[in-house]
Amino acid sequence: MIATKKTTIERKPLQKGLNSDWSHASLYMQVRSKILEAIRSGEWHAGDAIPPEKKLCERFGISIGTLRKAVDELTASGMLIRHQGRGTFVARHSHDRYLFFFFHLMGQDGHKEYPAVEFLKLRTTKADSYASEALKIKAGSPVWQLTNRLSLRNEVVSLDEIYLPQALFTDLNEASLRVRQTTLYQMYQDDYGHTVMRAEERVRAVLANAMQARRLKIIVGTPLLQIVRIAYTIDNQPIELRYSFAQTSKCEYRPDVYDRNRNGDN
Amino acid sequence: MIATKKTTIERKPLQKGLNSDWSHASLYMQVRSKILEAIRSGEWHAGDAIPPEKKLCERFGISIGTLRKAVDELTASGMLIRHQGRGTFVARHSHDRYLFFFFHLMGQDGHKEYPAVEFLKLRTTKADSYASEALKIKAGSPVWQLTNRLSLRNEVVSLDEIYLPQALFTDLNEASLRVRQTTLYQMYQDDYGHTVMRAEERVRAVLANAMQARRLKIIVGTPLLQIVRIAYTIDNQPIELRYSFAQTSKCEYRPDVYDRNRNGDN
DNA sequence: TCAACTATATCATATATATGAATTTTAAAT
DNA sequence: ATTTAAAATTCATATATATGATATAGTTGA
Repeated sequence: MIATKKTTIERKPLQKGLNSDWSHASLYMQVRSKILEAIRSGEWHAGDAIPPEKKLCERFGISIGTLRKAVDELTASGMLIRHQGRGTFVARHSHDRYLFFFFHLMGQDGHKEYPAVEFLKLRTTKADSYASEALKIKAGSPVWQLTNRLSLRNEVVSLDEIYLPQALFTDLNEASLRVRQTTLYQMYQDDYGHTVMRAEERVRAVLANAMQARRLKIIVGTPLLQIVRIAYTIDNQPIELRYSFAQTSKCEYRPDVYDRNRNGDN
Repeated sequence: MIATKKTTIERKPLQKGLNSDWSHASLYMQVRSKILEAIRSGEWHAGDAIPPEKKLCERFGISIGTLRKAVDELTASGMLIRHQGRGTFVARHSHDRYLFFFFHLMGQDGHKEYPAVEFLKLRTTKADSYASEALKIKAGSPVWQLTNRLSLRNEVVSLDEIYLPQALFTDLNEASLRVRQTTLYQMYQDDYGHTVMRAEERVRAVLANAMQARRLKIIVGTPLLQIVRIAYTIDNQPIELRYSFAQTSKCEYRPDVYDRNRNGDN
């Protein structure tokens, strides 16, 4: 005896964890927001496993398909990382992650590797008009100015000037910057609780000035790539303004982080 | 009388349109390949609507969920475009698409617009070693060299030198290049049947040489952005090598085509 | 003829369920 | 104590189905 057609059964319209005040966003979008909220609020920390799918479905009062669609997108955007059999984890900064998402300089051969970072200088200054606009702070607000020198395979390739609002990085100091083994973004995350999620970059060609020439060990007037980056946290708050001056006779800038136009196929 | 549990019903393991010779790829991946194949083979042309979901499910012998996952990915990668209520279409080149996917120069204010293109020159030459490697043709093969000048808001911003294998663009001629109203990629598609699907770019800073200075109306030694682009067809065949020399005192290069790290939310 | 309404086609969202794969945990055997 | 085997957990894939949203085509009525 086989069920022939299955009469329509009343579906439960629960959505326990979701506001019925939904501003016309679909269920899975609301779930996506809720997950982000839980991460932002600190309920789930970077590196942590979030509850299993089943639990999340109960919590939000939705089916697994809907949860999956939400998590799919958060995974695609790099916010979550899934491991079959283990669980789903909040993304965490690492050398690899930095390379993949934020570091776009590589050797002539196209090989990507984490650069050797040499601390040069840390000083206090006031945000100029561009910095204040970029970091969304008041002009003249105190900011750290951190200068690093980057090398790939023992060749100096870039000079980085990094501006950080002092309000968000209160106890920054030379000593820790000098000895640090992690990426700066790991430090932002671990020591200050600020997780960089995305960055905007704009690129120009400029001529090396005296200071740059000295630090990059090149002559004044050498053409340099100027990369201006603004990094944003998960809350979409700008947290870092960075100028990179890259010597592209020894490296190249490749923006195509991951091939969005590839399909694994063929 | 309500069905209590629904006894397990035999599921049909058809997969009519799919090889049982599946080399361990999941169903939806096989479907994705089949769709790409149909596009590549010319069964579905750029701009065409592909068959509705229902028909595709029948054709491939799969359920709608599986089809959807395949189409989702092809849509995300820009290969297909879905319109609720109308159908799913094979992507087609347009000014908008070009702007979105391939044109990364914009004005100081970050505003993106299609540039005014001025045809300068077309000549025949032989592929040098780099060009032959990039275009996967024999060194010395005949290639077209096309030179264009690009302007944004009446300011010259870039000089483009484009190399095309003559084997793939047999009857290219000045007349048509001069009067063309479409993007070059539309022309490749409509007149030659080559659809550009993705491109790799690498960026360097260089100094303007005499020829570049004259054509860009600047002085020799001005720093320029050199963007080397290799464009690939849907078959993953390199089809165009392009050098862009951009004057970034009047524009800027912004690689973040679309914000992969954004989630609509917040 | 043209506007308004209706029906249909098509994609979008959501639920329910089953099975498989990868990993970790637990239990048993040596 | 260590290794091995079994079980449980968790994500991955796939099917079936229902309903909603949007666009187009067709029909009707003035």
